[in-house]
Amino acid sequence: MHLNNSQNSKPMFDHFLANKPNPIKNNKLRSLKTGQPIFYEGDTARGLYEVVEGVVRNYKLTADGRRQIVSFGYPGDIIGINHDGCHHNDCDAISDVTLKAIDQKTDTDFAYSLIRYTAAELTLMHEHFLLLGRKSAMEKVASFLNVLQNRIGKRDGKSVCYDLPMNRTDIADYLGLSIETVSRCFSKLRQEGIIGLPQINQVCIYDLGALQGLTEVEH
Amino acid sequence: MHLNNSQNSKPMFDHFLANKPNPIKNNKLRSLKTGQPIFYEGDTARGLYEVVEGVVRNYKLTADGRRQIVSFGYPGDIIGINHDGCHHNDCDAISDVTLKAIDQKTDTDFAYSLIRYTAAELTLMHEHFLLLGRKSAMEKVASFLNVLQNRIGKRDGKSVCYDLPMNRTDIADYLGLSIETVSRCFSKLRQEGIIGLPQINQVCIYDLGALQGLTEVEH
DNA sequence: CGCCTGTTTGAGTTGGGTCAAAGAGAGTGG
DNA sequence: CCACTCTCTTTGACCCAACTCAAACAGGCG
Repeated sequence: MHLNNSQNSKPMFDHFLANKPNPIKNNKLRSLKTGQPIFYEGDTARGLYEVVEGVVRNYKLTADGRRQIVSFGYPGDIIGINHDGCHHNDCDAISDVTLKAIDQKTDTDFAYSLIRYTAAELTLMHEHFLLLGRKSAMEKVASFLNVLQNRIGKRDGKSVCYDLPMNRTDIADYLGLSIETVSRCFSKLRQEGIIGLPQINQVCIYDLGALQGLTEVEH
Repeated sequence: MHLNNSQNSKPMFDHFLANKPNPIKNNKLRSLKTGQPIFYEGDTARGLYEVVEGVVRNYKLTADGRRQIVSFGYPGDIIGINHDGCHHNDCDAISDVTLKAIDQKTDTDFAYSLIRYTAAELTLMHEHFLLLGRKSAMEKVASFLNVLQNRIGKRDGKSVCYDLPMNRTDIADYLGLSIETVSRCFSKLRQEGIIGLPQINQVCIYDLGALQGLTEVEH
């Protein structure tokens, strides 16, 4: 799901996404601290960014404050994609983040890799629809831990470990659950010896097979 | 959300999506009857199609048969978009359907309109995430009726009317609800005089303001 | 140490699911 | 034309997974 950035630069174009000048120089890095906003719904889009370091969250809010996180952006992910020059969701940093402005060159190869990237994003979203609409709380949490494991897990002896940059509220708002339910699922998985939580934001999967068995239980 | 198809044709390319030869001649029309499958998850992708007439459903299945419809494809929508040459969801016709094979030409303008199309699709999906993860049954149904009204509603005096090509099961699987809950919400809206159901698959919205007020109720 | 923020656990409630049965069309065929 | 069947929808009764509310716990920090 990483953008295959081709190297040759040509005259700028911006008419295919935002049609506003990009105030950030090409390939310029932008650093943000934990919690800083990156853009808001309704903002004029000022080009695309690649997450180089850290993690961001993209989310939608209702008028009364309910929140749905639509995706977490890890290094390699592109943020700011839009079709009409303005953003349709809020985005902020959930850890210290470095972004790289993406050169929107008139390069056909670039356009194709961007198509492939957004198409891959659509595929992931279809999977997440199934999770939100049709999975139980435990299936949601197990699926979440398994997807992260695939993406950022590091083998550590017999187990697979990784950091959770997001807190329980973020996880709940990503999975369409309450924080209490997320916490209860974590506790249950820990009690059954399937995972361990050596630190509050660190996961070790001891029994990957069992975890994957829980991502889609026969009804 | 319609693809702005540009006219000038150039040598074929297919490396940006499916990398298999397209067996359908360019712009050839393909007709399908209600219920016919268009493609399955795992199938080799054979290019893109535009829905010209009728409605299709794109959906994911779990091993035990739970289903989540990820989108309905109306005329103007593109189906078959993928990033790796194979399909990641099932697709079939829910009415008699005509498809048009899309010429995958090396046209930069085409690539950009495809980017804009998929970006718009992402935006719609973000909205649907909020619906699936954070809305009540009544909010889901009201939002669904309102979105359709925007897209295919026809003004009829004081009310807005349209046909529902999908049955209650399809609606339920799109909104992450049971058919009984969908039916109960329809009945409630009817009893309150907000909508009418002159035929089983025809909706008339009598009080659009009230309906829109229900799409996101204060908690 | 005390405070603050985030997490876990417990208790009670409820929205929406399941199961069951009735109703409503749309075919079909005698 | 009507009886019968089949499928889809509606309605009712009941139940449970996940929510809310509340309180305890844990770690980090000034």
